Amino acid sequence: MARRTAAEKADTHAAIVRQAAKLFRERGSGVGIADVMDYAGLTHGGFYRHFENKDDLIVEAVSLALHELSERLMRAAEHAEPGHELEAIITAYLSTDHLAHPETWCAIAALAGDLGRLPARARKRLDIVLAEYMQRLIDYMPGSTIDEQRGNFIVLTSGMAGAIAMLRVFGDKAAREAALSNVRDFYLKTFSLRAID
Amino acid sequence: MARRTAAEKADTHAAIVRQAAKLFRERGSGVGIADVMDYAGLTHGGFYRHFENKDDLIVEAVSLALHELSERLMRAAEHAEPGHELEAIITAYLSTDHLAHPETWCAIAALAGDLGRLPARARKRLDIVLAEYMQRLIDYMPGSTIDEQRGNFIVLTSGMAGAIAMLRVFGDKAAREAALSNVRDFYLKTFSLRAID
DNA sequence: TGTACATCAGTGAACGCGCGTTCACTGATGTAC
DNA sequence: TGTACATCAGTGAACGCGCGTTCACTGATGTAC
Repeated sequence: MARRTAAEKADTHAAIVRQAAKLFRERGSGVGIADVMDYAGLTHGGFYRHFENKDDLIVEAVSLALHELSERLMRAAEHAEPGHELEAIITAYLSTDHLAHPETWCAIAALAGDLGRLPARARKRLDIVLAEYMQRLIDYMPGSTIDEQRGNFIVLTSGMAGAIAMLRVFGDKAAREAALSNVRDFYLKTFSLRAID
Repeated sequence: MARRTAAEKADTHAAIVRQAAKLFRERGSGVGIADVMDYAGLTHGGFYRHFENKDDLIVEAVSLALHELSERLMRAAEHAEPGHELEAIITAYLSTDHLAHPETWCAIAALAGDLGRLPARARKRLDIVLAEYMQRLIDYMPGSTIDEQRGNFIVLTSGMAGAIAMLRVFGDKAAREAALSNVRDFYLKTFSLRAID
């Protein structure tokens, strides 16, 4: 137990961010640093060899979560039949699995409230994270100009995240599922099914 | 300083809930009981004469916040020209003032993430609070059946709350305003402007 | 290629602080007669 | 209507606990020669 190689440090760093991304989405950004480090198989004292402070970790965790989410959504799109890519994205995002498993899905749905209360410095970094997330999905958005696609991305992303966040409040499982199906139909109808098919 | 009349107790209770509704929306439900009591002009020790626990206060605070929000939105609708009620509601909700002042606006936009992580007991009570909120606004929702109106209420409420929550993350004020205007146009076009006018 | 030394990843104790909740106490209010 | 007593709203100290952050220490790694 002493100094590690650069490669080992990078692995440790990645493990901390991975556990943070999971725990923050599951329980909110109030989860303690000691808890995150414990899940990563470390003691809390070493945290500051990797991050300036907790907000720094939150930003990195959200970045990882949105990278993995965009990969998951792009994979869904690529497996869809041509012309049905956005439909596949909406169906994947507005799923029962997403509702029930915040820890592996959208960080915006799970954490938007917390993120909006972060200091300006952290929010500035999140701007970039969100812009990168948009960049990876923008080609799947409807619209004849890039501005139109951007506009649709913002409406779709914020609207679907809000739906997941609000439906998670519902105590009754049947009501939650019925509402999810209703919301999914709306976004499919409004954004995806442009032509008859 | 001793026992208070029933009317005084009710006033105190209301003051605590009012300050909690403000502070939770402003800073998240992590705000401490001592802080809330302090803002209400009391010491923290008396808290448990009014509430079973903190979750109890959160539920009451959200209930008050959504009551006041529905009143504000209904007032906007009533001041609109006939046929433009929903337009007035959407325009009021998706406003710069709402973006900048979480403490006086929508508890769903500010706290949905936190509320979804509350224990089942509290979420069950929030179901009722949300149902009451919906009841007060349902008549303004488009749809030819009550189920259609309910569906539109859920899509509109969760979508607009998600937009406010996500745009609050944006560090750049100009980007935030541009996105807000874009989102507002979408909801107006999709839900409100049914006929040419 | 080998040696000498500076660097630093991770440990575990400690910092000051705030958290939700409990409790003995006070004295005015509410109630039973 | 007046009296005796039980109730309880609010106070302030205390409970155990966890928080983010700092720090002296360790010993293997990285680096300069």
